[in-house]
Order: sequence, then C-alpha cells, then structure tokens
Amino acid sequence: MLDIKWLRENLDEAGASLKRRGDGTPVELEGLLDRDEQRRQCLKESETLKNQKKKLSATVGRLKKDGQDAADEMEQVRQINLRIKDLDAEVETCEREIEAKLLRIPNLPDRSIPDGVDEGQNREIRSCGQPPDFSFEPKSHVDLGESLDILDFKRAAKISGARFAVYKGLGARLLRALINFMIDVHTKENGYEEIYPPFLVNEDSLTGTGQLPKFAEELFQMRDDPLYLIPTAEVPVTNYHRDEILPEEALPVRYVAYTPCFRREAGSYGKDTRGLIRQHQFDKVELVQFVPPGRSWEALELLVANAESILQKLNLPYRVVVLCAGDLGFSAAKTYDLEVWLPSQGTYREISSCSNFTDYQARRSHIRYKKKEDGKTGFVHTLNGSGLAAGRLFVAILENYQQADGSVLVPEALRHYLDGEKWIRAR
RNA sequence: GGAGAGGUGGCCGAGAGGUCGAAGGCGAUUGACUCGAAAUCAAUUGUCCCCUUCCGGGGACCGGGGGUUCGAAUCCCUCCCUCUCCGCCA
Repeated sequence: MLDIKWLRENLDEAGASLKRRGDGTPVELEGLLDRDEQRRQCLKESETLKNQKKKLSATVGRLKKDGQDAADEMEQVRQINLRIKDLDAEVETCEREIEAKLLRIPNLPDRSIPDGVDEGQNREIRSCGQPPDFSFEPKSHVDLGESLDILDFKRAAKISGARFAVYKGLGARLLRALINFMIDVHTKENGYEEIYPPFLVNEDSLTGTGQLPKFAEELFQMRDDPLYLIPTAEVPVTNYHRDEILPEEALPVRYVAYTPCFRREAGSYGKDTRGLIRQHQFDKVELVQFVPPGRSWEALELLVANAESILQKLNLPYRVVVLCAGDLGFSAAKTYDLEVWLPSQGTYREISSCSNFTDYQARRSHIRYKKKEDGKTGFVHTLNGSGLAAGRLFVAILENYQQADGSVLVPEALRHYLDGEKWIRAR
C-alpha cells in the first residue's frame, strides 16, 4: 500500500505513475486526501478533549479520596464523552474509507520499466542458450508424457476435473527430483534458508501480500473456515515476518520454499487448456527476500540471477524480459520474467517471475526493521521470484530433451536425484 | 469435539477499578571506574498516530473487538490464540 503521508505531498506524481499501468487507477485517488484531512481534524479535536477528560478524571479521584463532592467534574466528563464518541466514530469512518481505498491501489511502477499496455511491450534483456535444432518434428510434453506413461491428464480429470494432472512413475520421480534439485541449489549455493510453510492461509496474510481484497476470484477458499489455499509460497513466506521489526543486522533475510500452488484461473478459460502449462494445482520453488530499502534493486538483480542459475545448470534455453508498466502485477514495482524455450510451441514461455515490491507489501503487512545507526524503524523492501515453477520446468525438460524415438534424456544435473537414471523411455 | 488454565514491554514476572506505559529481575545501550576486560555504580532502554520548521507538546496501545464507569491492564460480554487432561486421529 502507498504511504498516505507521501501521497499528501505527491498526489500528482502518484497519479501519473499509476496511469502507466493503464487500468484507470488515478480515479481511486480522488477523495482520498479530503478524507485524510477530515480524519486529522476530528482526531485533533478528539485528542484535545481526551486530554481535558484525563485531567478532570484525575481531579475526581483526588476529590473523592478527600471525601469531597465531585459531581460537577463528573458531569463535565460525561458531556465531553458524548462529543468524543461522535468524533471518534467519524475518525474511524474516515480511516476505514482511506484504508479500503489504499488497499485497492497498486504499487507504483518503477521509473526504469518500459511503457506498454500488455505483454507485447515487454522488453527482452538478454537470452541464454540456443533453442535445440531437431531433425524431427518435436512433440508436445502432453504427447511425450502420455506415450511415456509418466503423465495422465485423463484420469486427473476424472479424479478432480480440468486443469489437473497426475504425474506417474518416473514422471513423479522427475518432478520430485526437480524440486529437490532446486532447493539444494538455492540453499547450498545461493544462500537461502529453507522454509516449509502452511498451504492454507488466513485473510490477513493474503491482504499483506496483495491478493486480497482485489483478487479473491483467483483463490480457492475453504467453505467452513476463513482460510484459503495459497496461490504461491510468496504468501505464507512473506507473511512469516508480518507484524515484526527485524534488526538491521539480520538483513537481508533470504528464504526458499517449496509448496504446491492453487489458482482458480478464473478468466483464463480459453488459454493453455491442454497440458501442464496452466493448472489449478502446480508446484513451485519460491525465493523470498527481505532487504533494507537501499538494497532492493541490487537484490532484484541477484534474485533473477539465482533463478537463472537453475536454467543454466539444466542447459535450457531461456530469455529474460522486463515487464512493461501495463503487464506489471498489482504489488510489484518492477518484474523480470524468465521465459524458457518450448519447442512444441516454438516460443518462450514464462517459467519464473521475479519482482521487487519495494515497501508496498511491507507497509501492508507491517514488516519493519530497526536501523542500526539511529534505532529508528522503517519498512523493509520485499522481493520474491519463482526459482522455478516445477510444472513448467518439467514441460521444458521433456520438450527440450526429447529424442527422435520419443524418449527423453535426463539432464546431467538431475541424474544424481534419479539414481543415475539417464533415460526416460516408454515401458 | 469435551473439561480446565492462561495470554502484560526484547525476555521473565508483578499489578486485581484511581496519577500505570505499567514494580522487580534479566538482557541491551551509554557513561563512570580500569592499561583493558570482568565485577560494580549511574542513566537510558516499546510501537503507532496527531500537532510542531527546530525544541517540544499531546493521544492511543497490557491478545482482538465491544460494554460498564468520572476513571479499566484490572469488572462484564464476545472472538482469537497458547498450554494441560480426556476423546479421536496421520
């Protein structure tokens, strides 16, 4: 959420910045400062009265102790209380309104990101590796997976419905291998601490990271409890430090977490209906960082490099793009997507999204740090990125490592996790 | 799910309607002593909000919310959480 104090002085800048997102947000800024002004007026008067009340009550105490009459003072306080009640009600109304508005205003896009309305204007930063040159028509992971009997979409549909998959045999093992491989790289080489969080979270957590209140339709909600299935590990892991003040010496804090992720995918009915690309449930290894405000931009570059290291170790061709203002997620100030080459689609597809949220999530979820220098508190900057989406990585491996006979070569780096298995072949 | 106990500052722990943001201890910081350290002594040691250019002033917060009262950490209601025992269970 944006800082109301900052907005008082920079409303025009905020409006111009938000306009770049192209979703008509500036309108929501209207009335905000009026309510803020009204809130402060009422608060001021209320606090003055409370000060009087305090003094009068103390007088009553003294008088009663001395056995004197205090009826007059008591009556005065009664009158003051009536006024305070009205004022506080008004303050609360204003606060609620301001809060409700602020929670629906997205983060300000960073100045460095390109203009644009959708993914078409995202800008490639660099690419790495060459798309494989097949001497045959490459198959899709769906065809490969089904003929190798390691993926079963049909039975998944029976069990659960559309957009679910069953990984089977060596497929299940490969998925597990990918997850373990990624966690190992991030903990042993990239300096992250492993977290295994709950997969059900409450409303406060989802509000903290920005999924609520605006994007409830994307979430699976429990019927009988105020809990939601996590759409990403970002939610439980970022909220791990909600309502906390971290000592500056503890920063940066870096966590890696494997979790399944659950998304309703409302509004994407026609998209990626076949295969693993878009599922209601998928696995992801997520990287989350908490850093001092001055360090978040370098941290973002490092985060992207950490995510890239997985693709490099697996020799998968990919590129890095920076999202344009119109394609940016709600809470993010800047986002790099990693896109991996998918031979069956002849294109690069998103496999990771790495973002700097600056102080936006920290302000929503009250994650602060105490400065070493002067003991003052400030909001941390939060970042997170997929490192990587396991389901899509599974797709990339099947498709990029497929052979003319329909078998799949296991990348060198993974064999250790599969008891040295070099091939996935039809049985 | 049933029965009971409890949630107070970084931690431990008192406080049981009146000047309590809260005793005491521990921890931490600073100063004194010391060549230095330890020990000792002294001071400081929460967060948020409002007003103020600075200095400073004020309000709120004792799990959350509501109530009683001139006055609530203390009384009442309600919700949440933790712990113990029983039941059930991976």
